[in-house]
Amino acid sequence: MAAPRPARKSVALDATSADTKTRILDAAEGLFTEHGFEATSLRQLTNAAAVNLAAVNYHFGSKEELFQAVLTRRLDPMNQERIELLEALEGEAAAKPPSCEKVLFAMLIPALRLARDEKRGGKNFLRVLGRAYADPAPFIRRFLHEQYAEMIARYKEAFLRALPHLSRQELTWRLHFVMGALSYSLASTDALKQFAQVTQADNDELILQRLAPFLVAGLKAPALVDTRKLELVSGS
Amino acid sequence: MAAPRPARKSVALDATSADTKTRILDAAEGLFTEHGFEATSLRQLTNAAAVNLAAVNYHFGSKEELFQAVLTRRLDPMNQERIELLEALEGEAAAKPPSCEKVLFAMLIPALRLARDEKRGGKNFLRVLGRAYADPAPFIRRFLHEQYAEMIARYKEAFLRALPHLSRQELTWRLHFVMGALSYSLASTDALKQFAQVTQADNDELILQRLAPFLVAGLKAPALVDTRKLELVSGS
DNA sequence: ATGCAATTCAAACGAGCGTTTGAATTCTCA
DNA sequence: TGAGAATTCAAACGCTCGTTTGAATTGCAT
Repeated sequence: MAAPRPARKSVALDATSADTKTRILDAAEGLFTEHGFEATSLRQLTNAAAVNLAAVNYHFGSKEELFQAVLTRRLDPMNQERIELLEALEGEAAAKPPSCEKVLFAMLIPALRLARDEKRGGKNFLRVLGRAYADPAPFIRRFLHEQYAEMIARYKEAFLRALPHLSRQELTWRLHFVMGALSYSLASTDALKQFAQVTQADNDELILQRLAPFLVAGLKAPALVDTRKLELVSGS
Repeated sequence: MAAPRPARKSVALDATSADTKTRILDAAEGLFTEHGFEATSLRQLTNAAAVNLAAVNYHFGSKEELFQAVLTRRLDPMNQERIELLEALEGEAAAKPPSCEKVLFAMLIPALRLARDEKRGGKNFLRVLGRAYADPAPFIRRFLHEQYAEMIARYKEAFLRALPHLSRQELTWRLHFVMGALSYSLASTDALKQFAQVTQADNDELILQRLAPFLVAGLKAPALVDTRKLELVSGS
């Protein structure tokens, strides 16, 4: 009658079993990247981690909870860092609101740092995250919402002050586009090899350096476009 | 000894069995949208289409080939229309190359028309497409590459002429960002409800009208940004 | 009407899935 | 060192999956 998931350890730190838990998380990070959540079986996962099949359910409860743990491990510190950077930015120049560039960079830098840090999962995790953003599974959507809600809300306020020409709704859409371009770019570095030869050292740092001016210009752009303009093209 | 997939019909048109095939395609479009490829079973699919379980393998060969058929049905005409629009644009003003706006609109309009046309799958299909873009499955990546290669190549040349300040490589990345923002936006209209209240009639047409100025500004932006600028934020 | 191909159908196949079980083992601290 | 908790383990459970089979049915051209 082994407890499916022990309520809490008596005294020892969580690090006691961290070896098995960490090996599972690392293997999951890699396999979820390669094959996605649904297509990754617990058998291949526990094989890759060199742990017993039952270990996932013992340590995490279920496959879904394992997936959430994979995301939380990296996402919590990253979003924390994002919020701290933004607060530092706002405390810095109390009079004028920080510029659009600075706010955007504060969002991108923690992702950049994570991508650089191989010990913290590096690029693999960002690809898992990008995929998760496009996944229809309700438990994933719910989880990401909870994880991102505060960070997004804070940044939205900051962007609103930096971009006074945009309505709240217009900005909501633009942030949506930003997150889309970001997650997509991070998710599919390999997919780029479809379009062109990116064989050289086009690492994630370089991606963000290319992404930043693109997004800044998009955010600063004037609002809306007339539908009639769109029709013009087909009419001539 | 029924043939798994008949080589070719004797005389009759393909439309003979179009009822069953179409019902399967329609149901697949909806279910792949809702749950994704892996999480949609052929049993719930054939139930929804009110056809026999074996009909999918009979008419399409396999689940994977069904998925490709779902994409092809809409993607082929859409990309064809994109190419035709671009050619019309280039023939129009032979002297000067068409502007960045016009080229981008030529890309967006066929997607917009598809989204409007409920008889051709409408929004559902665009969401399937957006998801497919983020899917790691090799057969999906390969298939999308083949479907998009020609269209992308042609548009890249057109954008290169419209944006002479961008190197070929820089433009490759920007088109990547454009496709990312586009597919992500189309894929997750519901995901937006996380960020804010988009309860009103924010249909796909309006999405593209908001997306267009964002992308145009991003494409026109000057190239690259200095790394030192990025570090500045965290240093102060 | 007849014959043949195209299609539909109910049933089953083998494999793999996530999860559970209960005993064996290891670890921890009194 | 010994009791008790935490962890590991091999095995199995029940279920669903995509696919295949071969007979039944339908549609069409002769």
